[in-house]
Amino acid sequence: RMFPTVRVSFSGLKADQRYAVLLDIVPVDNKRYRYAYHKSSWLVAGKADPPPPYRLYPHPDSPFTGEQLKKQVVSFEKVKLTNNEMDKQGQIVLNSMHRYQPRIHLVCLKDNGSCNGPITDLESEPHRTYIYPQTIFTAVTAYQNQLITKLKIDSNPFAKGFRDSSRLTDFERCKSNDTLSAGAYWMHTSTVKTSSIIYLTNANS
Amino acid sequence: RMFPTVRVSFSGLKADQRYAVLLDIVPVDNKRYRYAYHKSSWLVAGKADPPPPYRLYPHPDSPFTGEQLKKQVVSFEKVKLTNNEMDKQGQIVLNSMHRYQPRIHLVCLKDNGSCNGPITDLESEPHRTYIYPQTIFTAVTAYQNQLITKLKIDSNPFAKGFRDSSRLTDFERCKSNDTLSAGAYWMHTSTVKTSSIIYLTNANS
DNA sequence: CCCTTTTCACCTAGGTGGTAAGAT
DNA sequence: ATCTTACCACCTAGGTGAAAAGGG
Repeated sequence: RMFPTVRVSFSGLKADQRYAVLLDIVPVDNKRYRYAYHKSSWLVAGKADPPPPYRLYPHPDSPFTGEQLKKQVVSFEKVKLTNNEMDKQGQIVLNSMHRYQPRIHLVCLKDNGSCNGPITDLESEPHRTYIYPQTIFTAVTAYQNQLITKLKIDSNPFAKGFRDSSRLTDFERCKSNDTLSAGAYWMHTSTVKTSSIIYLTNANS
Repeated sequence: RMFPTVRVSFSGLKADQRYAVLLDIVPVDNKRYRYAYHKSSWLVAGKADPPPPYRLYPHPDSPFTGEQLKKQVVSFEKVKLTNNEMDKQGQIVLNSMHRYQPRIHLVCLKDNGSCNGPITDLESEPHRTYIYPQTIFTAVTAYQNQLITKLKIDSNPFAKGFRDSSRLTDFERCKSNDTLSAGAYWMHTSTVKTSSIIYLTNANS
């Protein structure tokens, strides 16, 4: 699961219009990275590996009315990441050790009628795309940064079992430092979890 | 949750047509029932209580293509029942001690385009309704029949904690008796579980 | 040496009927 | 006497990072 969760709120929409909200993740550059332990920093390690299949993730509660989007925050807490190119569960497939930018798409749906259909090609729909550079992260299969691990243990309810008071102190110290911009993703066999901090942001139409 | 689960398969559909599959539950008669313990049987106990709000439950994977419906069984394992008229979670609301008939609706969707919309009024859509009288049941808040309890304990994975070998013997004995037609539903605070046996059935278009 | 996969204990979240207490 | 509710122990299902094992 992607964590911290991508959360977006909207304003300035038409109340009766129906909208789809989608998330995708695109490469930031054409590079592969490696982690230099002795320097505690990321280094470029050559050209990017061949890109895995592209997946566009519609929010499970989509479509929304403009009315709904005014009131509620759209939270992508259930989106899952994987490094398994053969994934058949609709997870977003990424290359480990590459940098990524999540994007949010707001699509204006045509009819208020009763017909349905998944959105496969964004470019053929009237839409707007919102990008928040502070959500850029590096995909990994094991955390390279103890502060990331601490952040996730202390803020993800499923990791409660690993919390302890010594850790909490360290985390509280780093929490006020704002960004932890060296984000990282852990790719489990077929799961991945995010770890750059993602703020609640506004997308004015 | 409704258990045993309503499961339907379809044949004879147009592969490219898109369909919605929905479930609702309607009263069988205008009566209220009571259970006479000393007779171990149901008696009419007057006119039906005022009906609670009507709810139409779309299958969560709906809409389907005709193609999909040919291949897979449509299973309503997640539908929930309640006796709470104020329910806000979209559960189907029933009166306890009344008899009910589940129904399956197959709606032909108009466009293959990309617009969306929940079906609120069945009668305004081209559809067919399928009814299986063997799925009629009585809604209850506590089981009146030990065979029903045993059936559910032995066949619902969540009740595994109540299984024991003495019960198993009794259940195996009754299992071959086919129908247990005196179905019953247990209404928990905001949950309900079914208990008439529902067979996998075919709805030829 | 660096990265990935597997397995594990420990959690969250929520579906079971039993049981006792409450309501009519 | 009959039905309903609240709470409980016991399950399923699956999300956590740690640690060890595997791979190039």
